[in-house]
Amino acid sequence: MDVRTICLGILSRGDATGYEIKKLFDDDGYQHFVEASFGSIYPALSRLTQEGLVSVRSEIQEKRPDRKVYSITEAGRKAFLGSLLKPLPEDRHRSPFVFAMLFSHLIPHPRVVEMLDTYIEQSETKLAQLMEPKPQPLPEGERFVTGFGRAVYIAMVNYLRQYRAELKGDAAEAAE
Amino acid sequence: MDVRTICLGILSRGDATGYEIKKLFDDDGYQHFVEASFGSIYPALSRLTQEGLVSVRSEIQEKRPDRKVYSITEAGRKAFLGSLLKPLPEDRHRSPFVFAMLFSHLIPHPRVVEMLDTYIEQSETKLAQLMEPKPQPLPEGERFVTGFGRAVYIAMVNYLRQYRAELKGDAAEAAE
DNA sequence: ACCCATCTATATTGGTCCGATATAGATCGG
DNA sequence: CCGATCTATATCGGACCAATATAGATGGGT
Repeated sequence: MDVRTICLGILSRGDATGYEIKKLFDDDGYQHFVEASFGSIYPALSRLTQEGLVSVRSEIQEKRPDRKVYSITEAGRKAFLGSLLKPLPEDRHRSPFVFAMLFSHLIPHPRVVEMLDTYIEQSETKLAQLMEPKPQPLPEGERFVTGFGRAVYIAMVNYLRQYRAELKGDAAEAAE
Repeated sequence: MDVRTICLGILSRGDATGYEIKKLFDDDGYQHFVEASFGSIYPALSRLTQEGLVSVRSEIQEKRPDRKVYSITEAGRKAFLGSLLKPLPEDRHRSPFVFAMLFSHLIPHPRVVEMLDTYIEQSETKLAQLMEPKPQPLPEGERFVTGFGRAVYIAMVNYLRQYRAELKGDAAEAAE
């Protein structure tokens, strides 16, 4: 799912600036499955504008650079729908933490514990965000995605906490 | 975690060609958390060689292009260890499926069902691979990662199957 | 016995995307 | 009142991927 399609999707829910598009995914709990950087969003919006899939209006502000508000066009909606009907690219999950843990036998024990604790904390933060009550009624799509995220992060946190607890046991035994 | 570090990590377990490095992650059940393409692996290996972090020997084969077998050097091991001690980059999980489901209200119902079924099947395949018995004894790192993968995919499949079942109910009711 | 598909193996290229950085006024808590 | 953070847009180098090219080996099917 390229950044162009992501932008079209968000704009299909309402007008937004490039900044707002980024923020939506950073703050709204979907960032665990979709993200994009400014360095890809701004060029994508320019190209979409050239192609007529979105339109821009510059809200001129005094003493501020113009706010460029993007709207999706009819052609844009069709293009977005089209890409939802095509076979979807596969998920891609890259986890430096998991990769590093493959080599835990090479890493000093305190550092392994630190890595685990850091990752557990990050995961718990994300889970807490996903558990926040959402404004009702929630659109069906968001209900599904929130539930999915919760299920995945709960499983992750459970496994990590259990592993961490066993590690603690090991350390205590070693210290005796 | 950049491709250079990934290559160093794999080579720390034993010599390999670029092709074998790619295959290790495609086949061995870790591809759900780490992957890299040929287009990044081969350049990475060249650069690592230039920098003296790995060495190459060309096994000359009759009637075949040379097999370039890479070995990690002492400097390479140190560099790898160093990158495991630095703060790890955050996970990145991009799921076109999850993104598409956010817009399920725009998508014809049969297509939503198809998307779900495809994703469920893919997830079950990956889970089945993770459930395969591994050769014992398993290094601690791999034991952790396999367990982690299993926990995550089991949670995913459970949630997806339940959601799919509810959907089936909806369809039946609608058909009445 | 033969053919086709798949596998092993290396490599390149175009294009996408990210991370860092630059700029600059607004807003807000201490 | 000052520094930190926020809003907002933009660019650039570099990392990375998908597709493609090449070419001999291997193995299953008929």
